[in-house]
Amino acid sequence: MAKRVPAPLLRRALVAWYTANRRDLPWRRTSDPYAVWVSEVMLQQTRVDTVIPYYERFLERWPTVEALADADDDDVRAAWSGLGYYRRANSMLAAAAQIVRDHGGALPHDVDALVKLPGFGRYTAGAVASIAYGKRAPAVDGNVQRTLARIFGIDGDVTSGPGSKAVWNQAAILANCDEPGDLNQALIELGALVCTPRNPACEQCPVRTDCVAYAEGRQTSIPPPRVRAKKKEVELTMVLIVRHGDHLLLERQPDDGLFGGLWCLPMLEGHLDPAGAADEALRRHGFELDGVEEAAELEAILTHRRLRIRIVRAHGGPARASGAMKWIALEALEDYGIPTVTVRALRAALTPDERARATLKDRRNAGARPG
DNA sequence: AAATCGGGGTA
DNA sequence: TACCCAGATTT
Repeated sequence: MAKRVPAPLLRRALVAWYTANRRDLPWRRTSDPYAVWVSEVMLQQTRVDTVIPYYERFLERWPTVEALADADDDDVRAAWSGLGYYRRANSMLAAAAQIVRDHGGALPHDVDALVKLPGFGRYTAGAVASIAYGKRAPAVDGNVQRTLARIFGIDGDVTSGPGSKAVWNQAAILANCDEPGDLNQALIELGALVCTPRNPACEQCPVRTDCVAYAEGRQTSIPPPRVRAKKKEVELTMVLIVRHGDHLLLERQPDDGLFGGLWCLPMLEGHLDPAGAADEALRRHGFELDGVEEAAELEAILTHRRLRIRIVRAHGGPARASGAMKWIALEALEDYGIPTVTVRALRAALTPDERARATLKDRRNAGARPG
């Protein structure tokens, strides 16, 4: 067994390492609680390198809670476009309004008040409280979970139940110190740079002599890999209609659920042939299609689904777009929140001329084969 | 406790 | 291909 060192020594080693090795990230150049909040939400289940450009654009455009509370929802969703987990953007809008209304425009200092805000869970509340306000609150993300499980030799599942409780308890002990923000970020940074999931760089670790997993050679079995449900295969058909050569019919998704609040091509269940698409569009959306032809196919992989998508191009649609439907100019697409899969569908199915005019923001992945 | 919600990097 | 990423929310 590794010898259990007193918490103060462990803290000192962690913070010293962090001070010497911390990356220079945009949100570490400020102590503005609002900026910390934005970064923490964007970083939920999202890699640092992905977040950086989104974070910088977001803070430049909405530099304060008040600015965000006054923002147009579609503008914020457009700024979030491509980042994924769009509920985060909707929650931030709701939380900003709540902070202005109930807290005078300043984020609350206490974890108990923070967790009441939309989009704040235990982690985000603890991160903001400790980093922005110096509160002695733990903040356990995936990095901390893994790192503490290894240091303390916490066996079994640590994502829930007793394993999770044990991790949070140790995190709370460590964060009960004079520099909880640095301590929490030290654990996070150690997990991101050294105590990585597959091949941890134990020789670089400042606390390896205090680590149960290292002492017992169990770095790769603690924590155990998570078993994930198999992806559900879903077939769907997207309908592309361009009117007057430059206006596209899009449909806003309900706020809850997949792509909540974002604008997508009208979607139909199943891989429909031209006749089937015409029938289903009338049944589901109440408008008629003619001249339906297959335009492209593509595949999109989400966390729990594999989407097999057929894109058909047609004429028709509603005489007047109403409700969730809207005709949007190709040149105005950048003003709307559009999920990556819809952007990919448009890239694949628009004509080269239309594609040149469409203001589609860059995504990393754009692989699709013409149908 | 389990399912759902994006998208992409990495081995 | 499989896993994971500075998680939150609903069922």
